Amino acid sequence: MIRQNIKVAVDAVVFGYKDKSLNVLLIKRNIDPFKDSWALPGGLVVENESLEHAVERELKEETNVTVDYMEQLYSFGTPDRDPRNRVISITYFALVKPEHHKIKADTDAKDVAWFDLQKLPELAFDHKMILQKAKERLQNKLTYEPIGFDLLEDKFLFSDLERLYMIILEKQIDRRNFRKKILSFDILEELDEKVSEGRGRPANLFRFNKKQYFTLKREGFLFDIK
Amino acid sequence: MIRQNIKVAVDAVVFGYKDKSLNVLLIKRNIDPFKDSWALPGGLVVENESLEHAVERELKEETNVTVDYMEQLYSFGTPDRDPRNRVISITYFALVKPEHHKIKADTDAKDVAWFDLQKLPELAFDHKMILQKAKERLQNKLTYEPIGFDLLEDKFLFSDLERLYMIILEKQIDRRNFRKKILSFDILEELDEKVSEGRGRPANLFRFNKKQYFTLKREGFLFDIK
DNA sequence: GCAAAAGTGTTCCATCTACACCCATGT
DNA sequence: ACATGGGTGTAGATGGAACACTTTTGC
Repeated sequence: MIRQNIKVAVDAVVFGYKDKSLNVLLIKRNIDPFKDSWALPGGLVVENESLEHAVERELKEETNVTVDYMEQLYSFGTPDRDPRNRVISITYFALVKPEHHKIKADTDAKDVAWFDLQKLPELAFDHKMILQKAKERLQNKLTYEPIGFDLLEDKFLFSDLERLYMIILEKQIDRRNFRKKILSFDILEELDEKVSEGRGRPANLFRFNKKQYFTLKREGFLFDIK
Repeated sequence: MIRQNIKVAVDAVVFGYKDKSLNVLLIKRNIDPFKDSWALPGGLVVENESLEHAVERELKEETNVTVDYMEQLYSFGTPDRDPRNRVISITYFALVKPEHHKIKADTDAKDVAWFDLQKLPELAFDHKMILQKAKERLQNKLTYEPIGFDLLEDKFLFSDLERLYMIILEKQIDRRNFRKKILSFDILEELDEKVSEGRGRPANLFRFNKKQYFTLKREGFLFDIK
């Protein structure tokens, strides 16, 4: 068997909707290379753990976050992407509801923070590329799966759902058409609760009916937003 | 740094349209484990080569095929997927025009063959899972990118394009609607050549106009087949 | 002349798009 | 009373789905 000394790592791109904008979870590195740079949470896979386990473990260790939704994103393997050794990174794409988690730096990280995607710092390694790939995944996925609901709180405002779509898809959306479309899917419950955000007419709260969604899906229904 | 001894491999799922059906390229393993089983072509990544280079090299070595289209598919990393050591495999999805290549077994492979997807043998390792993932990618991709043309010969029959779509999407397609839709994209040239296949009315040959496709794409045109 | 595959149009329905005014609240 | 965000309907255009007969060849 060929001699080979390649390390295997995992990294996670964790998105969250917070303060009316789309955020990504970053850590401040505590060790060289790229000490003090911001980077995606991640680290080396341990001998006998699955890749998913490695991501979840690193996330928990470095940020104290456990994710609501996760899937594999892409693997990055350019020979010189890490200045120390050859490291290939299998990256994951995750969504969380930021209010559900108290982030906290720990092992290997001297700080953790949510960053508005519009105001990102420089990132370590090739993490900018990874984030770019994740953004594309998010854009695509949003249109054919109801993943928006994994980013919002359980009870949310329609205007937040709409804002989320506009931010991610980077385009204007017609309020009436959007609302009509989403409601026609019949996967939302309109609650008898109103919320006033200080100005304007108080808005109704909605809740995503996951069970209903899976029932409809089994019957052939396709979620699809242009 | 953590001690870690995980090997990194690449495997390729190569599809080709041949004899009016969809085929996948397999090799017969020459070494244990799974000696004499059929498997996807692939092998360990060499220290300083890129992942793409590794796939192309292994494919060339084991099958004598060079691909027309390739993209990364998914990474498989379950701890016990290889009975020898821990091996994670980064898999690739490729499309070729089978008539353009003379397949030939070589290093590590005692045989190479195209297999109709409907008549597959048992596969080594977790390759059945990999193939399943590749099939899903093919199905999705077919609907929003003109990858069908990478599977057909340069000059092809409309009926083959249609058959290809029906095979991959596993459903019937209305001939008239399909033709109308595809032609409306304005990315095919109808040639002044007819081909008779023994029975029935001779059919016109078509050619995919790649340049035209990229021009339209740049202008915002979206390829989309339901 | 018959079997086999190629080629071709129209109608109906569902969905998308564009678009503007009133409502409920806080200050 | 005004500023702010929430909530709602309609008409026209577009695209998708359903559907059957004629044409050209080989045998």
